[in-house]
Formats: sequence, structure tokens, C-alpha cells
Amino acid sequence: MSKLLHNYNNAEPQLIAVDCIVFGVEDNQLQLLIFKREVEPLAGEWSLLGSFVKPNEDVSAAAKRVLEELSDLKDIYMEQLHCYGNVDRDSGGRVISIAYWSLIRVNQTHEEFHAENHIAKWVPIDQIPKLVLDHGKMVEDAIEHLRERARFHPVGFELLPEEFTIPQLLKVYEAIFDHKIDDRNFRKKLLKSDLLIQLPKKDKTTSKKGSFLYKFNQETYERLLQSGYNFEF
Amino acid sequence: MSKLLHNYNNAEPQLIAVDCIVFGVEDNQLQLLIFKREVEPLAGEWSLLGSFVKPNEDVSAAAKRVLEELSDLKDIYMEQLHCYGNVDRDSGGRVISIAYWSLIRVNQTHEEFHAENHIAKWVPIDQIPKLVLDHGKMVEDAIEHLRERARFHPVGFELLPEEFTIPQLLKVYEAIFDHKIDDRNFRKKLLKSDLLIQLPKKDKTTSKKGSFLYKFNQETYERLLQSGYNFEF
DNA sequence: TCAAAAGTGTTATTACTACACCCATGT
DNA sequence: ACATGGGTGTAGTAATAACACTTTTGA
Repeated sequence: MSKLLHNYNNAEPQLIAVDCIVFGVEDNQLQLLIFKREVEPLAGEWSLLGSFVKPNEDVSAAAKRVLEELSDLKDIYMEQLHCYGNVDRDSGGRVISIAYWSLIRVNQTHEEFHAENHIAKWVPIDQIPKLVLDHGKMVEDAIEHLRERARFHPVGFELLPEEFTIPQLLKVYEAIFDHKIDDRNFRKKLLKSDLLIQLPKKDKTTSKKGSFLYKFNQETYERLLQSGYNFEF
Repeated sequence: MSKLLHNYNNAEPQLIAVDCIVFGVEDNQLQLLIFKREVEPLAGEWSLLGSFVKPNEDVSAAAKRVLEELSDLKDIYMEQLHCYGNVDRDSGGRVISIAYWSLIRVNQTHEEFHAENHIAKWVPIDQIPKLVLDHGKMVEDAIEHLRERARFHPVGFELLPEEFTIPQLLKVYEAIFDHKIDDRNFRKKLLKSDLLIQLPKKDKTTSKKGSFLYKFNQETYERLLQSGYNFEF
């Protein structure tokens, strides 16, 4: 039915790809997952991981497929970033790319990432090498978007295991916003917000005293969403 | 070069469209520009205005083309909203659509909108009729995005002529956020922010006393952007 | 006992909310 | 003179920012 609405007669089909920007936190730093082809051609070139969208596949499903082929992680936080559609963005021909970004809990399981014919590597976001095509621009946009989003949405929690300590969370937010955060004010605001549920156990891996484990309070969050809670610290 | 990176062999081209969500403020209400086909088939169905993306055309250029074909407005505020890519979103076949949203200064010139074979019409956003395909969902998303964006970016000014009064601006923000705003607090915050430059003249079209005309201070805005100025009222 | 990380309170400043009356002018 | 919309100030409350010491415990 929409053929005439859109004037199908003049339409020419084009190649559509997805590219995934994957963030994680390791060594108290915000890191990006990048890939280097091991085999010719393009051996040695760094890029994001992507794929063409199949004719019978939702665009978002293509992005999920790329991530799932990468590791066996489930329930990955993933969002569409932007459609990159300049004619000359891909030197190999006209390819429109829909970029997705995701957050991965690196510390939790420390799984291996394996992409066929690619070496996967985490790099701190201030040490990203030159990437192919417009992937550098995509990453730049994704970082900006992540920071913007983190101001009003609890993305910090997506980068940590389900049970985490306040010092861990603090370091995640320091990594995202790239500045030191006053830890007394951080605690005060968080604890007052009722966004954390304290668990009756401690994590002693990073200190002798040990620090309390918490989990995220989804109900409180949904309440705060309405009122525009500010996650900046 | 990217042919092998992306594995071009398995790739099949697909149809790509753009659809435009156009907002304006009229009668102190946030309004949406929608279109009804006058001729068969699909006569009487309301929709957004869209077009297919040409092979030698940037996606953003396609969106601009759609807007420019609509009226002779220049320098329209336009942003990409989202890529809608579900397989079955278009009942006429697989079409991936990139939605763009824009803000138009309606009051200023009150120009006519003319789309070939379509009747253009402004409708208040709480009275939008059923739209074809997933256009209703696009509009929903665009409204949410506009409100989100308006909290930290001066989108209110995009909906008014270059010279405007504080009462006008207040009404625009009331329309966007859909609630009454205290006018003393609104003025106080705006005037303190240095975002407005007062002009040595008054607009007397709406009152006998007349109210001062202002223009937007771009320099102040760019300074405030860094520090995360909050445009909520 | 000491090193290393966890945890705790107060004060000053700034932003936000609520609220009611006078002003200027054209008719 | 009066009706209409434009303009102004204050006080209470809430959020934010700056800042230094004590606690716990494994080695």
C-alpha cells in the first residue's frame, strides 16, 4: 500500500549495515571494544564490528546478532545511536550504516571476545587508534551520547555486576564523566535517593575492611524517572 | 576497501526512506504538520511527509529535500530522530525509514505549505488522527525526544521569530512541556542567565502597554552548554 | 602497628518554589 | 476610567559543593 505513498517508482535499493560501539569499564577506565582484522585484505586496520542487514531481518536484530556472535553475553544494554548516511562515508560504495552502542559488564565474568578473523581488544577511550571509515566519528558521537545519557539515566549500573559496592560505582561514574567525584557527596546523594538496596554482605577483594554490596533499586528508579532525577555528580 | 570488512558477498540492498516530523507553535499550542493524500489510492489517509533516499544523496540531504519541497523556508532546525527498521513496518514491502524532526517558526510568516497531491494541516499534538504505518509511533517518539531535548537545549527559541517577547517564549515552553509555568520565576531565571538580549523596542500587537522584544544570545548559550544549563521551568 | 581502603557530618552557597500587586496604555 | 496584558520582589526550602578525620582489618 505504501508504494504509491512513497512513490516507489523512483526508488532504488541500497546497502544497509549496522555497526556496534561497545563500552566497558576496566581498570577504572571507560574502554571501547575494537577489532583488528588478522587476515588480508585490511589486515592490521582497526574498526568497529558490523554487519550488513539482511532483507528479512529487523535492523535492531542485526545489531543484536553482531553482539551475540561476539560473545555469549545475554541481556546486553543496547541502544540505537544514529544513522550515518553520507554517500561517500564508505569508500567501497554507498552503504548506509545504523550505529548502535552498548554497555557491557566487563568485570563480572571477564569473558573472551572472539570475532571471526578479528582480534578483539579493549582500549581506554583516550587512547583509541585510528579507525576505518567514519568509525572514529561514530565513537566520538557515542561517547558524547553516553555522557549526555548518563546525566539522567542510571547507565552506570549497566557497567557493573548486579551486586556492586559504592566505591566501584563511584569509579564507573568517574570514568564516564572523566573527572574526580567527591565521594562523600556521591554517597550522600545516592543513599538519600533510595536507588541502592544494601545487601547483608561485604566485598573484601579490594580492601581489608571490606565494603558493603548493593543492588540497584528498579522501583525507585522508575519513580524518579518521572521527576527527572539528575545522575550527575 | 570495506567490501571485505563488511562481507559484501552476503549483502542485499534494500529500500531506504526518510520521514519528517515537523513541529510548530500556533495558538499557544504545540502543533504537528500532517498530510492527507487528495488522490487515490490512499486518499484520505493522514501521514508524515517522506521520500525515498536516492543512491547519490546523503540521507540528511533527502530529509532536507522533503522539507524544502514543502515550503521555501530556509535554515530549518532539523535533527535525526531514529531509524525505524523493522521488517514489517511498511505493509508495502521492506522499507527502512530514517525519521527526522524539525521545528518551524509558524507565527513569523504564516506561509502556506504545499505538498504535491497532499493537503497539509497543523494539528495540536493532543489531537493527532491515526497516521499510516508506524508514523504514529514516530510522532510519539519525536514528542518525547523534543521534551527531553528542550530540558537542556534552547529549542524554544527555534519556534519563534528572531525577535520575540518573554510572554511569547513562556507560551512556547508551556506548549512544549504541557504545563503552566510561573511567569515571575521564568523571567527571573532567563534574565539572570544572560541568554536574552533586550532590544530597544516593543511589540504592541498583544497588549496596549507592549512588551519588550528580545533576541537570543548565542554566545551565552555556547558558554552555558558546557556547564549543563537546565532549561526546565 | 601500620598501610590501605571504607565510611562519616557540617557549613556556605546557590538554585528553586510559591505567591500578589502595581504599571502603562489604548479605547 | 477601566480593562488588558506586562512587569516586578521576597522569603522559605531544597540541592549542591567544599572540606578532613576516624574505622576496620589483614599482613
